[in-house]
This record gives sequence, structure tokens and C-alpha cells, in this order.
Amino acid sequence: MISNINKNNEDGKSWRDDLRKGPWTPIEDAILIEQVKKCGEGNWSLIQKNSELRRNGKSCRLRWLNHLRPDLKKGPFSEEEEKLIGDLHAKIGNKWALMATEVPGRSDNDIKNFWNTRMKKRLREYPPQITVQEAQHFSSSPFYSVLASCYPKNNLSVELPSNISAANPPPNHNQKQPNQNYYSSSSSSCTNNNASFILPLAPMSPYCKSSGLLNDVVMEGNALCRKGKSKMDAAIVIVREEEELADKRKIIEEGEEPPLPPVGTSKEEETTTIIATQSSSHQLISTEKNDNGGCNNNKEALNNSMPQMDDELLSILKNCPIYSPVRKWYKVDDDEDFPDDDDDGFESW
DNA sequence: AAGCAGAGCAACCGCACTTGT
DNA sequence: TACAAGTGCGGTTGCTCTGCT
Repeated sequence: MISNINKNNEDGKSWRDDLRKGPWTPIEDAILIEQVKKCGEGNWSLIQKNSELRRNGKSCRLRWLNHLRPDLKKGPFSEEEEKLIGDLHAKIGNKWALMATEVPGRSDNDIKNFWNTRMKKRLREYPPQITVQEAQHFSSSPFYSVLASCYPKNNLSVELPSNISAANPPPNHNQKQPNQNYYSSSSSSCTNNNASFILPLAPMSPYCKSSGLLNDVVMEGNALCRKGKSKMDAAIVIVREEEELADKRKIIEEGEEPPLPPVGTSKEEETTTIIATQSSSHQLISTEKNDNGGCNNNKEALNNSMPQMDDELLSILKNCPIYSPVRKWYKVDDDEDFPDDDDDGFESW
């Protein structure tokens, strides 16, 4: 094999400074396979040095792991693989490499792409869910009206459709469909809850602490409500509150206080559950109405603080940019409802 | 037939971690 | 201990294909 290491191009640069990018050719693949046989898998810089490949070591590794490995499985994902990936994602989030070790024959990139395309599609078809109780509680809170005014119209669809009530649930909405909602498959509190039915929530609940920008807004709001404390201060306060709540919950669980009434003993005590699938943390939040623990306390603190929300915060929130409207999640196939400025339950501008 | 939009996929980029010196 | 090189990982981009109008 001819070594090109000392070859220069017309600009005087080493050919290695002129590395190729883009799709791999069959010839490059053949060279890479040959070099992996010679040098062994993992010595990517050595492979690059020893071969004529005008690819960097990272690129060689990627190509090998994602396409040339002999144990790679090609073709569509089986139902078992889908379920496995869904379960793994529910457990470990976006740890694609880790997931790849559990799904034989699939690369992390395969799994990532699979998740980002087909599972997102499925998410659109079967969006995250919120119970009626949570929807009612949320939509009645002052925070909701402010938040709703900031979100794209129709994109904060926790308002109850007029034809739907707890006594009149939408068909099949509390039935887990095949291949549905793998992102929540670890959420026993979801599948075990006794809520009469569940509704889609989009795009996220403000009660969830992993909401990124929205969380910043919440923290800023709390900071303002706490009379001038900074966002960091507010975050510290929230963390302390959560720690206190965790302590309380621990006390309750250890039996030092009377146990909570069983979930679902009455309609008023129905479990409320929010499945939040945001970011990589993939958090599950489950609260009970009579429970002081978990996010509920934050929720109550949030609601309690809302009436005191001052004009400054309202001004900030009101000035959030408007994006293109998004149809209601629960009306996937109903274009008549989109866009609809008159009957959307949102504040007008 | 042409144009467009969306889905799927391959590959790149930047950051973090590990290892060797 | 500090630094550099190598490697791995997750997010993102951009290309190609396909179906629809």
C-alpha cells in the first residue's frame, strides 16, 4: 500500500489537512474494514495513519460502529426492539450508547435516529397526558392564564373540550394503546392511577422542574414574588423546599404520621398525574391531592404566589414572543379547529 | 412532470472524559 | 499536577428519498 503521509497538495498543505467529508464510498469502506482487521477496533488514529483514508479517526470510528461492524443488524426495528428501546429510554433517558449495549446489533446512532423520528412521531400521535383533575386544577390557576397568554395559541391544551367531562371521557383515552407512550412506560403511577381518564398536555407542565427556559421564567417569577430575590436565590429556595418536602415524605413513609388515604378512595382524592417528558432527564412527577409532597408543594407555592405576582413579571411574560399557532393536541386529525382564534380558551391580545 | 413537504438517515460538531507523558 | 492527544457521546445538521398536490 502506498503511503501518502508526506504528500502535499497544491496549497502546500499535507493531504491530511484536506480531510474528506460527506458520505463514505465503497472503496473507503473496504479500506477501513481492512485496516480494522490489521490494527484492531479502537485504534482509530493508527488506522488513519496507516491507511490512505482521508478521514479523521473520529469519522472512521463512526463509520465502523454505525455501518461496517459485522454484528450490525440492518432493517426496520422489530416490535420487541421498539418496546425495549422505549423501556430503556424511560429508565435512562437519552443515553444512546448505553441503550445500544442492551439492544444487540443496533448502534447508538441507529437508536437515536429511531427515537428522534418514529418515537417523536408517536409522541405527536399520543402526546403526554394529564388527568382531568390536573387539567382543571392547572387551568384554574392564575399561572395558567399568564402562561397561556405567552404560549402559541392552542398549544397549551389543558382546557377541557366542552363535550368532555370526567363523566364523559373521550373514547379510548384511558386505554394504553399498543406501542403507545413508551416514554412513560416506567410510570407505574400513570398506569396505576385511578383517574377517570387522561388528557393530553402540551407542551409541558409548569410544575415540572426540568423545563429549561420555562423553568427560568418560573424561577424568575418566584424570585420577583419573593421581593427581589435573584433567580439563583429562588432556585435555592425551591431546592430547600423540595428537601423539606422529601423529609416530610420520608416521615410519612416511615409511619410517624398517619398514612395518606388510599389513592382513589373518592372522586376528590383521585390521583393526579403528570407525565413530563422533557429534556434528557425524563422526569416523572406524580402527586396526590392530599399530599404535601413532591411537586404538589411547588405547585401550591406557585399558585399561592400567583395572586401576588406583580406587574413586572406580568409585563415580562406578556411580552413573550408569539409563534405560529399549533393545533390542539387532542384533535390530531381535525383541521377545522386550527387555527381558531375565537374558541380557544386563551386570552386575546 | 414539477414542486413541495415531511420522514428517515448518515455524518459532523462540540464537549466531556480518559489516558499517557 | 498540568497538559495534550485520543476517544466517546449526545445534539444537530443536511442530504436523499418518497409521497402528495
